[in-house]
Amino acid sequence: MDTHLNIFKALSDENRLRVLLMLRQRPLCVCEMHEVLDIALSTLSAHLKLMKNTGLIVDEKDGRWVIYRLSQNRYLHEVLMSLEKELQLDPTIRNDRLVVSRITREICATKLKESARLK
Amino acid sequence: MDTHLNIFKALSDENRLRVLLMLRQRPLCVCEMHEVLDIALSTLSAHLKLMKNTGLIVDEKDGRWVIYRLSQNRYLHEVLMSLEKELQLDPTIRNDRLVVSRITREICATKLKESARLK
DNA sequence: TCTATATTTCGTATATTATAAAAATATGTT
DNA sequence: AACATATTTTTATAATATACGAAATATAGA
Repeated sequence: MDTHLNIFKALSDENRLRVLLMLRQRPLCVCEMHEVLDIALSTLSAHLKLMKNTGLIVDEKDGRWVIYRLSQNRYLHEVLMSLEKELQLDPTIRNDRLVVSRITREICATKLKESARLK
Repeated sequence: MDTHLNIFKALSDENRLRVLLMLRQRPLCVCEMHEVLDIALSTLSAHLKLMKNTGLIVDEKDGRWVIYRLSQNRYLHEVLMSLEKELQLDPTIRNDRLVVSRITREICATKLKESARLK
């Protein structure tokens, strides 16, 4: 039962839910997800750590980037699929999809660099 | 999106998840649910209040008893149905089902009375 | 009205989780 | 090696969740 509880716990936070739905589109690096969500990098990292620890997502290094993807969990995929159908008209989710389809790691990295320079 | 977040929040606590699956069997009064779950009545009442406030369950008075049932929410029912299939082998859930099929309000009321007498 | 009983509310203790700023780590580049 | 950059960890603080017992409330029946 714990696995299922963890899936629901992950889905009961808006930012984590958005991350999981984004990852259904394609694997993403941290800076891409940061570009979409309006939270601090450290906060995002904590969310990712939580979901990684409970086995919902996996990560893989690619140079300086860390790429996250959904782990292969039948029930998780089932829930996300029906949830995506449910939320297909939700403005936030729709916009997330659009942004994800447009951004690249390189663009996000550049933006991060610029915002760091402003400090 | 909030409705969906609330459903997942409710399902991310073991006791609430058990309550929701029990209510799929039939409407139950508080003392019946208390007989199944191993938590204090006041704790159970708080869980019920939370789920009532977020519109997942509804209550109705019948004399001294308060009867709770699932509210009519298509997505909630959809999730619970697939979840029940997932957890059909889970020992806790199986036992809950068995207990619910055997108890009655009257029996639970008697037990409550007895345990109160012991204090 | 008095009593018994089913449930809720209140007060409180404890534990978990969330957030972000700052520091640390790891990797790529020059 | 020295520097830049992508991410994580640490640290500190605030917020939320869960639990229980005791007291309060509401209803039924004598």
